[in-house]
Amino acid sequence: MDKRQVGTLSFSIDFGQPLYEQVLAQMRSLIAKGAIGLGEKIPSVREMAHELRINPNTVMHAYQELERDGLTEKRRGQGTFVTSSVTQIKHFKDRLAAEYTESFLENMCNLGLELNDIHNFLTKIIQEKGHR
Amino acid sequence: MDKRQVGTLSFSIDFGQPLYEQVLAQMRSLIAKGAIGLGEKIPSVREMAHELRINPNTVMHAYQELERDGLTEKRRGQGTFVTSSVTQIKHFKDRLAAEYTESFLENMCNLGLELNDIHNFLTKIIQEKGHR
Amino acid sequence: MDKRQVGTLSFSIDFGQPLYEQVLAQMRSLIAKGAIGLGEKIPSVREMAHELRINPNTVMHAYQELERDGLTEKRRGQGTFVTSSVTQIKHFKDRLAAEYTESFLENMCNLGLELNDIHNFLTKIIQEKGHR
Amino acid sequence: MDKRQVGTLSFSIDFGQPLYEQVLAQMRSLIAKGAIGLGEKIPSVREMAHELRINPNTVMHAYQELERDGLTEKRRGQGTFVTSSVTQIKHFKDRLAAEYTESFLENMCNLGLELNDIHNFLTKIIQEKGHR
DNA sequence: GTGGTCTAGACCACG
DNA sequence: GTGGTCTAGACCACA
Repeated sequence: MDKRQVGTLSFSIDFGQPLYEQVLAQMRSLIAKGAIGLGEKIPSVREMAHELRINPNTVMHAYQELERDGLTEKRRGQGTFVTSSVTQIKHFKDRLAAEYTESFLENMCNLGLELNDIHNFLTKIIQEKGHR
Repeated sequence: MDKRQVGTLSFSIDFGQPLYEQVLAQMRSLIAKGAIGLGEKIPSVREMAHELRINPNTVMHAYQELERDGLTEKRRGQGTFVTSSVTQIKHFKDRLAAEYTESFLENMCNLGLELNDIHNFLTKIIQEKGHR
Repeated sequence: MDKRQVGTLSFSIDFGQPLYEQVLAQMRSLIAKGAIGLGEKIPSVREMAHELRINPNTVMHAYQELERDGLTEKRRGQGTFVTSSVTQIKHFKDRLAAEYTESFLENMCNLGLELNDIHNFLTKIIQEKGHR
Repeated sequence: MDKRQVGTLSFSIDFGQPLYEQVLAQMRSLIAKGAIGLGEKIPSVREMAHELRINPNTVMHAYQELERDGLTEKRRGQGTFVTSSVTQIKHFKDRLAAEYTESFLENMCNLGLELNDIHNFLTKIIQEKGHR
């Protein structure tokens, strides 16, 4: 695990799972949370690669997925920009939230838990976290 | 997606993700839910591989993980058996439930959701599912 | 997608594909449809670039292609003018129409469609459009 | 332009446009036309790369797009296979045919042609081709 | 054997 | 300067 800074953005990278997925996940998160605003430019492929000390192709791979997610757009010769459409971002978040929830419930059910158990369990965990 | 039968046990396999993980997940589930009872023998690597029409190495890989989970024990010359310790299984379930929940919450937070939002969201989904 | 005005001419620009091609395509269209008359002056590179808020090199690139198409002529010290030859424009339209049709048919055939299928398909689409 | 053979399949490659797009387009066509049957294995990345004398990464790029199109599926350790779903392939063909037609009509309209003119023009061309 | 990830470094089109 | 394509060659997980 390793922390690195790109402009005002902070990234952590961890060898042992695909680098491009880590970059992708963290960019998605930054955009979803609004840490990079609507229509804003994101770091160029080369800048990102240089700051994270990884290969430009690896960054590019992540950026192409971001675009497929509908979260970014390329502008020729200018760079890559977050979409200016709020609904695009909302759709993305809804889609991912549904996926995460679906697979969470499936995993828990496979352990033999009932929907009620799962709900109680999560409620308890969230309350504990809330008190921290 | 493809359904296959091994003795009284039913498996589904899907070529889009690691086979050994699928076998592992389904064995874990069968044990956690008691479909294979405490101390019961599980199918041999060869039998499993033959019935599922997959490579024995793949089954072996899954079985090794099961043993590492503390869910099974090998008995020389007799085969592999589910542990007879209830607490062993309980620990396993608790550990996995905690892991799943942890990573679910992390994913949802990365989408910019608050703990409250997540709780409400899950409550809603569970209610919908309950009505089906 | 973005709409911009140059004199009486209206342009739309979209950052997802080469800017110079968009300018070129729209100038071609304006000339082919007679929106800019025979022998008329077209906006200077500088004016165009300024109004469209794009780089003059980009406009220049498009204008060079226009001239290669035989649709415009440069007059020293006066600017660029649409050709006054009707046949010149007609040749251009015929050439382009043939090219478009050729590559359309090729693409459709590559999908495994027969000439008959293609004709029926296009007939249907055109009828639908006609009714709007 | 260069003709190369991969197993029973024939490919032509042409430097001057992206190699991976050429491989992609030709694989799409082979699948759409049924030259590679439902559920059949397509050449491995390495085999294709070797026969076409291009880099495996380039072939991989094309194959990933094929999978995104829903035309193929990977099976771990076994290779890449054409989908066995006829409807998947049909959807793909319909989608692409609509795209091609849409952009063809747009291009022709930009030349100042009416829908009627376009229809007549295409009818004429198709008849000529039919006589060959 | 299969596909997948990563690197280093080259060259191109676009603005 | 931007992103995009391509190569050569390494190493990994999976079956």
